[in-house]
Amino acid sequence: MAATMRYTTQLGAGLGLVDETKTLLDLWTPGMSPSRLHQAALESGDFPTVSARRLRNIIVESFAPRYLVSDGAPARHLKTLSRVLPTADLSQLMLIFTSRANPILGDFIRQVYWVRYGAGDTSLTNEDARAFVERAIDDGKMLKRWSEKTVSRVSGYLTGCCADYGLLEPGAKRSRRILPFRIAAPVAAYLAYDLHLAGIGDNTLLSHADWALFGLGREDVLAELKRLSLQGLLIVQAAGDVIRISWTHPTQEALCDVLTQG
DNA sequence: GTTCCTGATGAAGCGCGCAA
DNA sequence: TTGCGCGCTTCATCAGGAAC
Repeated sequence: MAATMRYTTQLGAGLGLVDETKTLLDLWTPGMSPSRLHQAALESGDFPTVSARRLRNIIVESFAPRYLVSDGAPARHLKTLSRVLPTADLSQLMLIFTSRANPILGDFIRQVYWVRYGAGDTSLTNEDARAFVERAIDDGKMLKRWSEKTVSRVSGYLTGCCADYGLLEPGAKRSRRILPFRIAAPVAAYLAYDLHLAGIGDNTLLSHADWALFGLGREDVLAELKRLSLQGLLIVQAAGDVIRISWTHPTQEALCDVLTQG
């Protein structure tokens, strides 16, 4: 699905924004629109160094497309989980939603980051990102051909965003070390239930593109789900190629409640 | 009128070379 | 080795045009 969506420069409105997102989740309440959240953020005084216009950009162009989709379900769940999960786990969840909102990021991670990781490379450069962006332009993924400057900037956004989410070394650099990156158990549980509750069948679920954000193929996902079954979060039965999963929680909210107690 | 998309610009930080 | 200065890169911010 995401692979057929157009690539945009929207990532530039805000990269990982991990801390800003946590603050906005504190301020947001279910049903709150982006404009009301903007007003609440302005009145809170939690963003003393950010102009009103910039705050609007962060909320309307970054926070809302990532977390206020599907009637605000991602924001509701993250708000609950942010009370207990460490920032590293939360940022993995943010990575999933940011990649869905910005398919260019998800595809970069799947097609470049994990390929290089698998090849044993130790670093990734903005030039690697640029090559990916230029290929995408040739493949017609953009509405129109981007200028040289935009290509450069978006290439930096891709590696910078990966750094914010813990896949690459942080800091302002053109070449970044590839960091060890492994899906956290609560994130795997959340993603499995998220895909299941979206109506995706058990077999199809194992091959979903979201798992590839964490470098997981079908067999890796199955192994991950078996680990979750040991924690009682679901029950996996595998017979040959046929997988059957018994889901022990009826809703994502119920799962989040369990994860916050865990 | 509002939202989306893209481009331009400036501040801050980093890295490198060079002189002392 | 250290300190300084310069140039480059990154990111945040803002603005304007296009589309709806």
